[in-house]
Amino acid sequence: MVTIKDISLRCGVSSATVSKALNGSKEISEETAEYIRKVAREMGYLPNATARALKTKRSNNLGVLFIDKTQSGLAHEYFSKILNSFKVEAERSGFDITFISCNLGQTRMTYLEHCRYRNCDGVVIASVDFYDPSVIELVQSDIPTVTIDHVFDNRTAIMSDNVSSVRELVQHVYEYGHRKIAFIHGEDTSVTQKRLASFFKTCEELGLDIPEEYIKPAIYHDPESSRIATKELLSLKERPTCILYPDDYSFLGGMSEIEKNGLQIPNDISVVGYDGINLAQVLRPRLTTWKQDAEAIGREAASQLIKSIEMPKTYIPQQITIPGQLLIGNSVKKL
Amino acid sequence: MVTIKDISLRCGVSSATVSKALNGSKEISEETAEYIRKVAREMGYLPNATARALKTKRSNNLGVLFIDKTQSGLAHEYFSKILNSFKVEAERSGFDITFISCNLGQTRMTYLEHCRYRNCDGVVIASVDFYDPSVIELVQSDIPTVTIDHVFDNRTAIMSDNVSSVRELVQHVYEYGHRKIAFIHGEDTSVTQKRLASFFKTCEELGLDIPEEYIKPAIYHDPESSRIATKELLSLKERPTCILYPDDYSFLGGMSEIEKNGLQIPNDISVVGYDGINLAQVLRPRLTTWKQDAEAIGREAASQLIKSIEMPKTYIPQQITIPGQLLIGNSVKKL
DNA sequence: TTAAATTACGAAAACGATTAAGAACAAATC
DNA sequence: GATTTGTTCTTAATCGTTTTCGTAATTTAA
Repeated sequence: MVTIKDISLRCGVSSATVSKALNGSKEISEETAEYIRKVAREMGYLPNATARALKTKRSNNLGVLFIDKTQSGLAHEYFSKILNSFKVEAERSGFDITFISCNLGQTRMTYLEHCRYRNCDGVVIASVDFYDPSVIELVQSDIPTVTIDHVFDNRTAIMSDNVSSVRELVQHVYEYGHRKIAFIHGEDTSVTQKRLASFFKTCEELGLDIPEEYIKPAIYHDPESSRIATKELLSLKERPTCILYPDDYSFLGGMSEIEKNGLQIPNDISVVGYDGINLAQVLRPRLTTWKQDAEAIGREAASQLIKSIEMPKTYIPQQITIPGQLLIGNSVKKL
Repeated sequence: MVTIKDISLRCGVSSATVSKALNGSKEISEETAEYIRKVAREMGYLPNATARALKTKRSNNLGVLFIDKTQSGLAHEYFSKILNSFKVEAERSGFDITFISCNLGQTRMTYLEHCRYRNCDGVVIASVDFYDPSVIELVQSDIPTVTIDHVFDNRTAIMSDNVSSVRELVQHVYEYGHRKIAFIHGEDTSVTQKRLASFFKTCEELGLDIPEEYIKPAIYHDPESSRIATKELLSLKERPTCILYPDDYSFLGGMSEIEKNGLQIPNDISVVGYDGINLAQVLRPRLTTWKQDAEAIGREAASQLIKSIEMPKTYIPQQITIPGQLLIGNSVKKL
């Protein structure tokens, strides 16, 4: 392993000079700097991130706090895409990604402790229980954080537009003549609350009276629970003409149930998804759904987080909503 | 931030003593050790992984090299599960996970350079182009590696059983009376080669003569390409009675095409998947498929990697095949 | 010509841990 | 009583960087 000292010996300068030259300090004459860089290249020098981090207190490492609840947190196309674009953007700025969890070795630690132990410069938090005390402790610490799809007061958050999305979806099916609209929603989170509120508000504005049994709880990204909810909806005396699903993936559970009952989409029943995953655009009929801009969310999260790390004094926390897009397929029938 | 020195001052001992006490060295009397631990706890001491790594040359960090080709590498339930169980097992032994990529900041680096820069103790490699020179360089370096589903000579590899799986699947549909069996396979990788070879071998053993047009290329985890392949198969004069898909997820593309053509599964055509993802077990009819034990693969990969790190002298590289399991659904009709 | 400013570099001290070698003391051995 | 052994702790070096401060040489200003 070739170190700065090796280079300094070879070049006949001090290690301080080498360090400065390689870091582009203008204290060093262009001539010597060029020479040092050349020798460093020839010797195959690689900086030692560990030593650098120890000295500078900057690890150039970002923590990622994702909980894989259903053993599929990352299999979730939405979060997976967010993580990926977050990673790409972070790497563009020279940051690496480390997963944060709460048990390392035999010692259980809080998320905050884990971050400190690893000297994370910042953390992105997504898909977790935002009411977990350990999460709250982390968010309230002095470590820069950005959350996805949840706002902690006055801390940076990047959100998908869960209000507009549901409004537009409901308006869309309304325009197609639907009045009996059912809504299968995910488990109780701030995202779900927003979507539900938007659903009720929009229905009210449109003068729709939605019976209680049209609102069914399910679990995000769990097709089975949506299948069960669908079954219940289909067995109602006054069957809805359109069902909104928690997400595209869950819809597949519903789809299966619908087809099992010998019903056709959209002729016998209309459906609407959420997320705009790849798959949904391959199915025939194409699913009408809401495309969340996961790529932009991840990118923006990284960008904000890095800003807050690099200018801790002047950075102002922001709550940023990333717009999505209505994808009109053929899964909603015009009545 | 409280350091060992702070503790040593408070306890009136040297920092060496504190370090040894906290690391459970038996050089220190149980009495002092207990006292030091108590004070450390009270002061909220956390070891500094960076400093420790610098001194010991052990970062307790494992690199993960996953390429997100289709922007969905991690959305892939199989790989996502592997990564997750890998992570869980690694954390159990006190290792953290860092993603490895090839561009950090403005400087492009090879995977090996990235690993060295971050002082990774070892790397797991999966879902990449195993013929990429940068990957090969990494595997041939002195950094311990373990690959998933690909064997580099005499280096540790964990594999799903791609030979038995295809054999059992083919035998299964054969037993159900199918003779015209089509196979949609993924892009050309060593996994695909194994599966194809196993397919041909099994067919031969069963005395089946599979026409060339029954073998269709597609792309793993890309429903659209499987949809196209399905379309071609369905338009053949001599239509197959059963189609094997590259993976469950891709099958959904095929399913969509089949239904669009007014055909029913399994009455009009039988289908078989691969992977055993959650979703496939929710669909009706339930998909007959092969369940890969992703959880075991990830766990074993971590376990082997850590072993090779902790006993570099005595560790013997191993190629381990993890058995899977035939999941019989209702997607294959008895002829 | 002299003083002040600038440039280009070096010496040395960190950062927070680990660890080899040594010292002080008590106990055991001869 | 002298020597050895063992226990428990300390000293000091080290890991590979960065960075503050100092200094010599050169340039500029007065």
